[in-house]
Amino acid sequence: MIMENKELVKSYGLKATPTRLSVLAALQKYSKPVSVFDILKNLNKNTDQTTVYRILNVFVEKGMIKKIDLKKDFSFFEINEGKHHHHLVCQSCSKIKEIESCDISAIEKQVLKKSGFKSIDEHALEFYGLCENCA
Amino acid sequence: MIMENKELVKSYGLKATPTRLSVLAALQKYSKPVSVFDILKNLNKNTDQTTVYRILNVFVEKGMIKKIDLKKDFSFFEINEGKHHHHLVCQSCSKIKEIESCDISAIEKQVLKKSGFKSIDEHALEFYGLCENCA
DNA sequence: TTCATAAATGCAAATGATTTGCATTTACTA
DNA sequence: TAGTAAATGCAAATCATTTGCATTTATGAA
Repeated sequence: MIMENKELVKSYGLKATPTRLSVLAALQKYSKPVSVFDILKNLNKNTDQTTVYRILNVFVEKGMIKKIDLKKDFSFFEINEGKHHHHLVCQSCSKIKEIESCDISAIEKQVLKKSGFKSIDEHALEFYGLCENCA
Repeated sequence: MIMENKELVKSYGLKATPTRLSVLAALQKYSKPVSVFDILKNLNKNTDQTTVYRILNVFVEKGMIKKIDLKKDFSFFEINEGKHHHHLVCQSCSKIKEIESCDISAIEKQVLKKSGFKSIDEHALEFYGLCENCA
């Protein structure tokens, strides 16, 4: 695992530093959108959060991870598995559930047609509700 | 128009101050999601932006307007027409187009069923692409 | 119309997430 | 194993948004 991640990071043209490997491991461990704060909990106490921000930004640029907006005043990040998916967020406890079986490509095509836009390259679809534990 | 807005604001239990009426008029004029800066451009120079933030927040609380997240580092606001709709945003010039004919209630129902959540009360769906003018 | 009062405003300062500058350290390749 | 570009830590800057507080104002009752 450690070895594979090291090669993975280098394959993107990035130096495989210990902090980068730890950030990657944390993202893999959660396999859900996590905050910078969540990631910091998994790192050495002496790691500066500036460094984590920089690592996340470079990972996003390289396409290794995705930045997610969830109506909070901070960002979330998750491993880019390649599989497109959406999220369901509990408005009470903030629990995040991944939604895989949700295809809006037909809708997107229809929207593109009616809009007059040249292209639609991306979309964001998030659901907000109450989970099982939050009545 | 001025008179109607005055009554409208008062009907929400709010004082119909000149600044509130101007903010409302600006939101009506654009009839698209606008930023605090867009609104400020339409106000007297002596109006403080703190006041605008406070007005927008109270309008959102009362349900007169909606706050919209569009992957920018600031928020957008638009009049709440009652009609649910989505947005299509140009990634080059930031032009925003309203999408009315887009129903995902069937998808939402399906997501709710599979998720185990108690309820889904809200969703955010935004498309990002390139408009006619931005090749 | 006038008054009392709660609500609204302006200004300054605080907040909180995120970014930047810069000196120092480190991973990597030749 | 050394040289070098890239990465890190720390402090300070940004930028949108909020808060505290003293002052002003809209509104409804007398």
